[in-house]
Amino acid sequence: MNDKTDTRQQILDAAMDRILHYGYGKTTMSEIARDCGMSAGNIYRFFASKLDIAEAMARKYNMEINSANAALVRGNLEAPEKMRQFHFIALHETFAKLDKDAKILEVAEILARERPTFANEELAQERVYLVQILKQGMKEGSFAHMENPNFTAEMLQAATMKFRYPQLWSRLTLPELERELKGVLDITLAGLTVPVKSLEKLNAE
Amino acid sequence: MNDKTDTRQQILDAAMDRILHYGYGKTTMSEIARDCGMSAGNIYRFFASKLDIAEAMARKYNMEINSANAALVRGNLEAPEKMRQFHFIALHETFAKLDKDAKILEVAEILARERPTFANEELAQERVYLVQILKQGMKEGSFAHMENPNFTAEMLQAATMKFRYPQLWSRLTLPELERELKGVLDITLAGLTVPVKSLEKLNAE
DNA sequence: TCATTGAACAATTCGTTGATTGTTCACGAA
DNA sequence: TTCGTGAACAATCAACGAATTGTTCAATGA
Repeated sequence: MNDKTDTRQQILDAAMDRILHYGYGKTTMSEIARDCGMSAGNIYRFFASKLDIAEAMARKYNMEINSANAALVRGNLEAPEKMRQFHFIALHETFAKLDKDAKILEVAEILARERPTFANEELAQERVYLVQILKQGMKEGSFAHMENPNFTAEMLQAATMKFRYPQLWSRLTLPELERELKGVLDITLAGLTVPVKSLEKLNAE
Repeated sequence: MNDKTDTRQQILDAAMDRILHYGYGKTTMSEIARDCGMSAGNIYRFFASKLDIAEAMARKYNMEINSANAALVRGNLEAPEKMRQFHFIALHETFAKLDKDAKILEVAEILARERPTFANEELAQERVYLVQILKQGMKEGSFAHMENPNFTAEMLQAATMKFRYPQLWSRLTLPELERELKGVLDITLAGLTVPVKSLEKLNAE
């Protein structure tokens, strides 16, 4: 059993080495196999397809961000500040990563196209942290009551879509993105301080 | 002079007919020219390139939306309601259009790729209307004071990016998009009722 | 002078062919 | 059984000449 996960890990490591160096398209299964001293066919006993290797690779990257997020959520900042840092960390992390190696961007692009559900998993994971921050904010009074924090988290993600894989759908520089993200957060965080009821009253008046 | 604009219009009409029927890629300059009873070379006295024809086509489409927006802004709804309708109209308009003819989506994709500044022009135009709505809201008291309504408009656009050319970067259905847009608007419109100062206080407390 | 053409040029696309690569699977070794 | 191989197959990619198409421009006629 441990043997099996070891081999799997070995394949993943070899694949990541190559992909980060030569890119996903220019890395072949037989090359990965050769690096591991096995045949290409044998890889398929550990990964169903080449795409699954890319997915595992992306998962590994996300785990780093997730543990950073977990630490942030655990910390003792106030909820609005946590929310800000959360989004800025995400922006900086992905921007730096994708800016440094164009290879990772290639993987991100392919995954977004071929595995649309994978991105949803990521978002769902991220929402776990967002919900915790929202709940903290409600408890400490910095956010108004909301019936469904998970829904609110989804909406926050929708509003900050533009900053998720920035170089995939905009050609803004990091400072430009930071300025916009700050602006969007200013408005949305302000919105979270307003109780829904009072908003409905406002619209109905 | 009128002669010149007439010919230009004739070319554009012929081009749109063909592009809507066969798509941008499958429409050739000489076909357009033949439809107008002229040579391909002559088109270049009216359009600098084939891309410029696509741009003119997109501009024509946008004019329709713009006049709808102008009418909305002119109307006598309250600002928050105008803001909601503004975004929903944009969503419905582009969704319906791009959903009906895949040909228009092709043009949108090409334009987004080859003419990134064109999209910015569109956004700037849209902001003119957003600013008017924001100012109305400030006057009638439904929005808090803001020093720079144009900046706020930019941020609103950033937060609603996801809903602009929906089928270009998400595969959500219209009901799903509507649900999300409503949620995002609920939060951002609530945010606009909060004065910036009180927000700063909130964060500093 | 001005509008228009059509031949010429350059860039892009297309279609075909051969090679590469992802994936499967019957078989063998430990 | 479990782990692995390597040949076989199908899908994809690369290459490259041919054809198409976007664009320019000297020549023509109004």
